[in-house]
Amino acid sequence: MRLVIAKCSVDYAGRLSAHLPLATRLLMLKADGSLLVHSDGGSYKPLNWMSPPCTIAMSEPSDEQREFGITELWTVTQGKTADLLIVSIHEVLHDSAHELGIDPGLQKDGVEAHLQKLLAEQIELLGEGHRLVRREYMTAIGPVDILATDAAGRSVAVELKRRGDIDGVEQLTRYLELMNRDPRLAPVQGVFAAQEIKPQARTLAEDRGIRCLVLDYDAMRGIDNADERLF
Amino acid sequence: MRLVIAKCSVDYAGRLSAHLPLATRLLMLKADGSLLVHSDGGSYKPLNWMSPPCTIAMSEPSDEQREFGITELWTVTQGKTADLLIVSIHEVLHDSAHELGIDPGLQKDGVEAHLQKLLAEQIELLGEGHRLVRREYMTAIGPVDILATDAAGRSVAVELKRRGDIDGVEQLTRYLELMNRDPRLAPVQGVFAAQEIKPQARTLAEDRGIRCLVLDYDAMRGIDNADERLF
DNA sequence: ATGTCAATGTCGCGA
DNA sequence: TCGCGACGTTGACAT
Repeated sequence: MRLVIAKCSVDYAGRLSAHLPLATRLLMLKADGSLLVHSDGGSYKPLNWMSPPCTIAMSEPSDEQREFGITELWTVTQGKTADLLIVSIHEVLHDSAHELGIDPGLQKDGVEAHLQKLLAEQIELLGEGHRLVRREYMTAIGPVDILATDAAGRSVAVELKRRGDIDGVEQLTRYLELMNRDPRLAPVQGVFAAQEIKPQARTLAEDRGIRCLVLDYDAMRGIDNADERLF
Repeated sequence: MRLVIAKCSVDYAGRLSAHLPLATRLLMLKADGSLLVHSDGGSYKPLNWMSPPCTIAMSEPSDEQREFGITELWTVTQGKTADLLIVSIHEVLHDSAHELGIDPGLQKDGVEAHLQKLLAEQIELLGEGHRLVRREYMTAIGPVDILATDAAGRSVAVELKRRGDIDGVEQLTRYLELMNRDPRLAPVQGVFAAQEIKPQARTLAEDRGIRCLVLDYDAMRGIDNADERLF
């Protein structure tokens, strides 16, 4: 990845026409050839960009362009759509390149968030006398979905998944290992909760002393709805 | 804007839960307090982010976290939604800060793009014998919407607007001034084309020898549709 | 590869 | 400020 801070103007011609007047911006060149033009505000969306696959050609400006203060021209083209992005650079204030390597990518879950909310509200599904400590209990290696206490006041760490696979058990195992080293929490009981738990995952979990809990999403949602109707 | 290249893991808890395993990434801190986490590929969307308004707290890791290799902790919170983003930094490979100032912002037009496409296809609307040279003809100060030639082979530069205002005439004037200094193009005739041209803009344009052309968008679209039905 | 649908959507408009 | 619709949408999942 190459990072350039430059005074530049930008023109885009494709599905629409767009122009960025002269200003100082960040130009981010990614390894796949894509280019992002970012300002110092707004949301995560760049002011302008070119998505991969695309190719960037850096060229010298014509005498005329040089007269207008342009020192460098970047022409970004996309083969498929014939989109065109032109960056007219007037002054480079910073330029650095960095080796990042491929990214393992984002792990996310949307239903998990709802399940988590529901289970936090219906915490006794874990067993009688259980009480919620907090959701997203943060540890050094990431947030544990739910931290609770059982009837005897012992810590219970819950890992929630839509589909309970071996990965989830491994994840919970790492959390438990870490949390059991914290004298304020130890001993911590693990609960692997999911709508559906694969046999392999169940075997692994139980072998490690982790309790498995199959959640009925619809029933939980139903109770949730009933509550909403009552209050 | 502060740019940090760092080996880090990232956790997000908000509408959903998400986790980024340890890897080298770009952390972009914008002036408004927002944070973007970018990898070296993919589209313009960051791997993870926190939108403004939000506040970033940098803190020292606990002994336990330090044991896991974490050297720095960034905790990003959003007041309104209680979203939480935690960046666990293991190693900083680059760190630089830059003053960008406020950005004048993007100028774009959706209907203009369609008008441009239609006029390029129906170029004789400019007058008999006119031929298209190209759309988005690039100059040092930005792209001219349409460059064409008249029946005598002379250059014609067209500025397109949905609503023809004085701004558009000024813009075209700048293009014409520049293009008329190019011996390959000069002399260049200007045409100010819009669905609707304000009297003030028409007066200014004609005073400068720029021809005004009112476009019937619906009729042009109708011809376009007819073509589509024929072929 | 293609189509459909949700999104931590974001963004811009108008009431 | 809120509601609504478009987006150079992007991204995930199903066919």
